[in-house]
Amino acid sequence: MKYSKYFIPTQRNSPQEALLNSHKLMLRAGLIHKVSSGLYGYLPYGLLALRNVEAIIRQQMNKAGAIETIMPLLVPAELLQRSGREKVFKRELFRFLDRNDAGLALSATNEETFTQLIEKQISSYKQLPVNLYQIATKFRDEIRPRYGVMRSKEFIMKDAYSFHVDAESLHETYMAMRQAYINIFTRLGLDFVHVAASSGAMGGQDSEEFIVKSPVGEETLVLCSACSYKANLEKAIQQISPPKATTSSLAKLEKVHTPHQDTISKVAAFLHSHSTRSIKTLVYEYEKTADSNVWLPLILILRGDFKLNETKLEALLASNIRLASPESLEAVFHCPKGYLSPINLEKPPRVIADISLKNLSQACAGANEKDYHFIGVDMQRDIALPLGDLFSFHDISLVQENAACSNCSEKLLQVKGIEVGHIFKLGKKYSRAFQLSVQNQQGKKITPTMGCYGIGVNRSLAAIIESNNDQHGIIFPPQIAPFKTALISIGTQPEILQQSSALYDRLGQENISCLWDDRLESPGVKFKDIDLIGIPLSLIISSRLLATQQCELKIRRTGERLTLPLNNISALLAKLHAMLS
RNA sequence: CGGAGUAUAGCGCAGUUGGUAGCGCGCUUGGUUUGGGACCAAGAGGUCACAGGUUCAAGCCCUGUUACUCCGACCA
Repeated sequence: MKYSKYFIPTQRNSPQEALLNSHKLMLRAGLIHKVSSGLYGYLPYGLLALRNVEAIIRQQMNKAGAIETIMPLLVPAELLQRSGREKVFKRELFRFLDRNDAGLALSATNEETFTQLIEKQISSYKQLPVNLYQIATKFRDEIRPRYGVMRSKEFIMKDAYSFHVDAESLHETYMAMRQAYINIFTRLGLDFVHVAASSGAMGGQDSEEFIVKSPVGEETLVLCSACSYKANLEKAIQQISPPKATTSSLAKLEKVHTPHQDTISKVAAFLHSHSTRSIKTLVYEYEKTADSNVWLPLILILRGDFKLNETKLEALLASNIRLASPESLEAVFHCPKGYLSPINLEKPPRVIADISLKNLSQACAGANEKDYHFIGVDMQRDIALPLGDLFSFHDISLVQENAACSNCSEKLLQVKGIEVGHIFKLGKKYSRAFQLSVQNQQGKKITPTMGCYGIGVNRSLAAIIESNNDQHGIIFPPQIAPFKTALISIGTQPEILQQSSALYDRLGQENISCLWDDRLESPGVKFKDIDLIGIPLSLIISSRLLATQQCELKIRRTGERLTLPLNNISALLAKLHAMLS
């Protein structure tokens, strides 16, 4: 491709709106064009990079036995009603009516469409398992789009859906997809980890996230510094550190006056105690049954130095949760926040205690009276026993900073990352909703079980750029680079153009894609632009080099320059092939 | 949806006490250049986000609206 005939609108200044390096560079190097918040178009150069990412995904998916399809981007509301997800997605879905007032949504994910496909097309176990995928645009009315294409309203996802007669078959495909994902992200050149994750809006059981380590990521990973333990922060577990030793030994509860001490740290300081001997009380509400909109109060207690993990709690209850409204708080307690606890309540609601509180004694807790706290609290005696069936212990806390690994007791590290892939065992949630059934070998009808597997395609591209750049611009790994080489002609003399043209043609014959910078620009402009757009290798032709029948090869990543003879083109081409493979 | 900020040429920005719109880069034309964002000359380009108000006079002051960005909640 001749640069002069191509379209790469580069910019010298970073647009003020971009925060991330990848976002700035994608704009500056002319990969993307912002249409509006969360809406980006791909310009020719960016599209080539995107296509290369897609090709790697496609290759590995096909190799793992998945089969490509294309399904509509519009999803009839009827399908979402059948799965019950019309309500789950709430306002995240872009929805509208067609001319006959039939409800439609723009595809945010496609479980329903694929489940319906199987419902209509498959009736025998002989046709299973099947694993279908597509690479398609997804639409989500994000609460807050940000970071360019990292989180946008419209994005490209590879989504796959597999259908199976039993759990073993699902597991086999799940593991094949897991391996395919490892291959894909390795091939993309990303520094990633895969961790157990919570399944979010998709529903289901096992799931693993693929996360690229990056300080700008929105996900938090918990990794053990010694053993192989790793998990998403939302799912991570830790060894509970013992509470701070105490010398007091009250035999029973005692109410003490604690004027204006309405936070854990104030109370602990006031009582010369410690937050690890405090009981933190939070009041939430949870939905009685999914989407019933009937909310029940719920008291959560944690050790003073722990924080609630809402995701763990939601998974535990299998229900939506929200902070209690002032009215429902009033219905349970008759005192201000800061002095609450589940001790001696008249009509206690359900109480869930974090496992950090197990066996805690000599603790302090609110006395349910303004300016008073209890001391000498014993979890078992004062909370667990009196509450009986209303009470239970569960792990509902976030992993603390510097927490110890539950496997090996070594330090857990928290690392930021970008989620680029997610695989799930969905189970029968959708197949039941769609009353999917196939006949098994005995002629009995059974409900297939499902898996689904997603990759953020353009997010992966952004992650690649985020981790492959320097002060001069993008540094594309060869397998992603829109052009493997650039040919920079310096000078306008006929012999320079002639030599450049000959070399350009040879590269074409060798299938080494090349962007020939034939523009009438000064050398500086060409060097800067080629650096900015990140082409891995540059060949330079100038009168100075031609005088000795040589050209120069420059390596973008290292800045290294090699002078090579032009009279041995096959050696030159062999060298390029070697460096690009 | 809560909180914060921004809005002036394609991009980055300045604009004093309210007095008729500027800079750098980019763009166009002509010429000279060609190893790291060249030089000279001449140009083009603006509803100062939008609406209303105050004023003899508003980019600037006041009110409202919109868009964008950031933080939070949410989320493959």
